[in-house]
Amino acid sequence: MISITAPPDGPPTERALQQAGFRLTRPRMAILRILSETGGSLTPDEVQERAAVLCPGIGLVTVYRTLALLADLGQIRRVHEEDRCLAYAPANLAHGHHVVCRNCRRAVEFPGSEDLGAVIGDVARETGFRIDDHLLELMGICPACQRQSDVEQRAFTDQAR
Amino acid sequence: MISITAPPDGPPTERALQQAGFRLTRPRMAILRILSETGGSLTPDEVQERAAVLCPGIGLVTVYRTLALLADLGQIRRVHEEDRCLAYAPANLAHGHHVVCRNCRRAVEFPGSEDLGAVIGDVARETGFRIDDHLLELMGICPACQRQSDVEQRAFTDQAR
DNA sequence: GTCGTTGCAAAAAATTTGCAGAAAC
DNA sequence: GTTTCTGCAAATTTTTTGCAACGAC
Repeated sequence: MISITAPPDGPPTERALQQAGFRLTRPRMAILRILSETGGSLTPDEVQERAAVLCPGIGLVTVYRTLALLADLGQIRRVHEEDRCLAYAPANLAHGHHVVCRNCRRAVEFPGSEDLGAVIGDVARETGFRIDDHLLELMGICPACQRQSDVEQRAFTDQAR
Repeated sequence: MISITAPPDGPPTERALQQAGFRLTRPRMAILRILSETGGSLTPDEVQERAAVLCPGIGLVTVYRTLALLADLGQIRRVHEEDRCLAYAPANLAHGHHVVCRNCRRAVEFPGSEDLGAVIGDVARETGFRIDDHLLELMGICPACQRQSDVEQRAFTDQAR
């Protein structure tokens, strides 16, 4: 746990690392690049695979360490899925959450809202907990995958005739 | 994934297993008992340790399998914490979530609310996702731990005098 | 008696640690 | 030149699988 810089409003950047006093290395730049460009959430394994294109020979260990660092700096966010545990998605919003497509894993951010604040306030009042953090993720099917499944559905129906 | 029975309204029960056509065995009864009685969230490891009192020699493998089964039946709920990945808490409410104490891991359930529905509706509208599931967990300090830390705080202050 | 379940041993995955060499600054 | 990082090898930890024996129904 480090959290020196404030979380970003904007995509994960190299500046954030430097401002926090960390060195800007080839592996880190590669990982940052991969995460900024992904539209989805990536596991450490997937990050390594993709980052290797930009930084050949990058080690899985470095990926783990860098992901932990970036997450602590608030540049990326840990994403928990029902079973697959722990992938990472870029954090563009300081107080954001992700909707994740259960088909293609595309992740779209949305901002924390007043309604959520209301939920938290209610729970705090009713349970007596002092609530200081929350984890919200929505899961579903993204527009692109919806269209695709419509197409498949139609093909299936046609075939059945 | 199984989901034969409807999720419960009430604590995890042996009936739920039988109604779904599963056998009621000693290990399963032990695990059910442990989870019904815990006020917190437990990892598979912790479940084994505690269940072993009621069912000596119970295997970790059985614990894993039973937890997965009970979660699919909706009797218990998977709890994701920021780093500690995958513990389980009893599910008394069909559509509930948990507030988890970051100090003692006590977990208290609260029902899904309209406000949350509003959040989901907004996101669906704005992103085009078809949202069919969500993960919400609140984290903080429970009343008991708050008091305890107040006491420690006071002791510390007294000492400083 | 049948068939679902269990526990074991072992395999497979996922994650962490120690350390010498490489490379930012 | 210093100090931080990196990659490797190896250790740990977590979870899954195959299978013979067991026990619920």
